[in-house]
Amino acid sequence: MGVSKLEIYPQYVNDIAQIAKVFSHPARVAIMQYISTQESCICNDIVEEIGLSQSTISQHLKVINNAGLLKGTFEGKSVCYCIDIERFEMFQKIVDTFFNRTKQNCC
Amino acid sequence: MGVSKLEIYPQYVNDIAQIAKVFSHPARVAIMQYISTQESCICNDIVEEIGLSQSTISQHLKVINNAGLLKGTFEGKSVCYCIDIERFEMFQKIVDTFFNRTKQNCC
DNA sequence: ATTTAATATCGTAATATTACGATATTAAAT
DNA sequence: ATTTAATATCGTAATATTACGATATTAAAT
Repeated sequence: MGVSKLEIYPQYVNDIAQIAKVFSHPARVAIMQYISTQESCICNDIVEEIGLSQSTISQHLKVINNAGLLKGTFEGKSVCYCIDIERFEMFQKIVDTFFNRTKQNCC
Repeated sequence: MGVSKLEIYPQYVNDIAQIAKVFSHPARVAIMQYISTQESCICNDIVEEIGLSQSTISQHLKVINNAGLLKGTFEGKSVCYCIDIERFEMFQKIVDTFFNRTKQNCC
């Protein structure tokens, strides 16, 4: 069918899958990485840095943003994107807990 | 186009995306989780546990296996799957390093 | 008010993913 | 040798993702 059956999994399993999905495309990994190296970040810089079209970058930024990982402020004509560190750390903790729990139980 | 342009990213960026992809589907998260709770694991149990068809589970197991996360031994008619803990810990380390590096640099 | 630059959105084509039933394969049990 | 049970693979339909060009939107600069 092509649709994931989300309703058959416990919440925390879906949470982990959703977090992983954000980082499952190299463009999004690269964007996160790049934003983190900037004082503050302007989308146009990202386009040049990554090498995809402006509209594609904008789409990827939307996915990252929808996951709650960005804080954007408008500075003049351009948007300054920043990583929402608290949210990012929350993701790290959830992922790390999953790894540790799985490791621990394992045969 | 629909194809990710893998050649424009550094290796480690593609690595992280590929690791994340394994966990980007809840079925695969649930399978890893479930395998970890068993002494050793038989696919048929997984089918009953997760609630997808046998062929779908088999497909997801293949994805997990292709990532190098499983060690399988044949026990009679059934396959006993085990998590390759060393590989799993390697993934954990790579992911954790990404989180930490990104956090550290950030504005 | 008009222009300009940055970013978002729309429409669309190409490809990937998910799911399942049907069938193939495999090895033990009879 | 045949049956049985477990798992893998094939074929296919439905949907999601990726990418891009064209266009819309927005706010500052003129």
